[in-house]
Amino acid sequence: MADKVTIADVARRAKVSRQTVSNVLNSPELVREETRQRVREAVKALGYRASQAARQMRTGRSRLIAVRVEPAQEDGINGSVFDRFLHGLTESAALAGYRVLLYTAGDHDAELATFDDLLGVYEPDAFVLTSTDYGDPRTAWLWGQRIPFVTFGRPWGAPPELAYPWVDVDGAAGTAMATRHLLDAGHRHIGFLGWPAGSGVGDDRRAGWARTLAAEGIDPAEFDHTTADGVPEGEAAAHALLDAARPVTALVCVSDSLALGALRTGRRIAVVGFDDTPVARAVGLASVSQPLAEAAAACVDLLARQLDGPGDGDGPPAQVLLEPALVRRLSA
Amino acid sequence: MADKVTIADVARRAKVSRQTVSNVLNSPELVREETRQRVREAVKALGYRASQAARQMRTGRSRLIAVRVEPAQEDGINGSVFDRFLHGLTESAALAGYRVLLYTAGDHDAELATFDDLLGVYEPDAFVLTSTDYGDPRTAWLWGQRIPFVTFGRPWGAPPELAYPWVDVDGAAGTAMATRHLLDAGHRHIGFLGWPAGSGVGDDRRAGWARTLAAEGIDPAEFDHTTADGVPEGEAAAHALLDAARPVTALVCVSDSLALGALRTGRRIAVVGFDDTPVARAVGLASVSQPLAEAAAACVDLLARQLDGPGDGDGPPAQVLLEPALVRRLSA
DNA sequence: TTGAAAGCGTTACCAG
DNA sequence: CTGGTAACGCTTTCAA
Repeated sequence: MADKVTIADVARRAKVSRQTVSNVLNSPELVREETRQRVREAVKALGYRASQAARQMRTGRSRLIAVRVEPAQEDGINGSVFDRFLHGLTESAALAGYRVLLYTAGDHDAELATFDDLLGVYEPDAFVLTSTDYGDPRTAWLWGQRIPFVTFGRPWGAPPELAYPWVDVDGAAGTAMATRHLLDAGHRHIGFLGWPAGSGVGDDRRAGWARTLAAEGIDPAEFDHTTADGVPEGEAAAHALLDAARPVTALVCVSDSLALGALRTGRRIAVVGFDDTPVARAVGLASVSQPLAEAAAACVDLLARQLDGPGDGDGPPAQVLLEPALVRRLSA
Repeated sequence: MADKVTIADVARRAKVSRQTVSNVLNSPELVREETRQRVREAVKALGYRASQAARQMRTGRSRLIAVRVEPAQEDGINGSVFDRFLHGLTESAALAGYRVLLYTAGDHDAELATFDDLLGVYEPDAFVLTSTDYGDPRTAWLWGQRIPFVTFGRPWGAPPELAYPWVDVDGAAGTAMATRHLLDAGHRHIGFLGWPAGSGVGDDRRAGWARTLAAEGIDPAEFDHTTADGVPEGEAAAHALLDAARPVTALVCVSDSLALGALRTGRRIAVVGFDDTPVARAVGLASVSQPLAEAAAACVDLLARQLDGPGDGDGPPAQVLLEPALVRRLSA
């Protein structure tokens, strides 16, 4: 079907040359209005669409954005969180005239090899990196190759010369919001269930809680508890904080998993999780929600600015920090 | 960097013509062993990779498989379930020399338009459809256009002339397994929390439970309860079954959401969910788990058979029904 | 077994 | 403003 209608077919029907058709499509201002109309009609009548492959041969642009699908749950952006981000990315990319190409990779080194492979074969125009961590080799590699990319996640501990564009959600603002909410509800001994120091995301989220308590004249140190992620871990950690000399009456958690664990102690405490995962929704857990669709849109925007932008004018700062929201606030 | 090494560069280095290089890559048997070696070395030394765009112009194959990312949770394949499927698909596709291209679409009609668009521009070689439902217009459309595709999900109610390849997980086998397990644990009054009749997936899962009870001489009708998906819905439905004249002591559920609702009644009943979502894992809920990586691999396999396969020899049946597994069996 | 030539559909560069 | 020509990198006849 459709036997591949080419630009020549359109030209023939509109009674102009192929180049004029190309001009109408790419630089309409060069073509007389009347001709333009005629060509546009022919395009519509024939259902013509420029072949991306042919275009790529000429322009060198594939209009493909490569994204890695995580093997499973990871820290940072996990499970359905990634799902939602990916959906937003696909949608925003389409609006900007790009498509999302998926790849996988076991570890960072394998990912570098995949970069190379992808670049040689499909030649994606850019990459979106998620779950960046300290000393992430991927950013340096891409930067070195001058491949456009954005990260969803700040460049935790990256050397300042790598001033690449990134998008992130302000985790500290989220936990600060949660803590403020609990303070307003009358809580004073508000604990934090967090990951061990060293993860950018985890430390950031802890900081928001700590500074909000401190601003209230409460020393957070005593109410801070660190553990690996997971429901049982959260339950154990919550118990520790609940059975301390000065027990907590509320908990801010770095993840919904830990929050769920806290809930499972069965004790009467206020708990706020992070990420608003389906689990949280299912059990009615208050949680800090990341604006993932916006984050995805921002990623595409930053990329489009590099790819379609004029020359390399610096333009506005290429970093975007979004505000999260607190959902299902405690009704009590 | 890497200034795009072309086939001509390889030819020069190996002191052969471009065509010979192409032959070594595509039809090695046509080239003398010695020359082959020389070319292979040059390829490796230069890090040559054939440009997909150029190749596509000649062959008409994009080596792209298009998949739709769901807007959010839907029935059937939802949330992290889709995540895992997508990861498996990406991995299997890469092994078979394909990449996964993403797209979105609001409803079925919008999806047809997207098919057309994608086909005109990026020319994916095939589509993978998930969440097929009764009277799904997408399969008929693709079939009519002779575009290769597979569905993850059986062709519920599709006309028999659409004998397209599909992959699915045997939901009835899963619930049968769950029911059998509960019977073995001594339960007799085993209820089913399901979706309203009319969804292929839901009806299939109900059937497995019903036939297993019936085989035991128990009439399932009395223990069947239908409701929309969701945790509160599951809780209400479970209450109904628990407070009936002959109360159930165990429940098989069509989804983890409903199962979680049942759990939240706080009553002492055995519950089995479906899909082994993170929620289920988090609360230790027994659940029927779909082999998603295998399902994805089967999809790619069926596609590859159409795309790379010889002529159109029918080959073995192009339908794959996989067995699910019951995880976190009740310990008691 | 290897080499030469054609062509896939575009866009960019020139003259008219 | 419009038309011709070239070139992108590859695979596929066809001859040598």
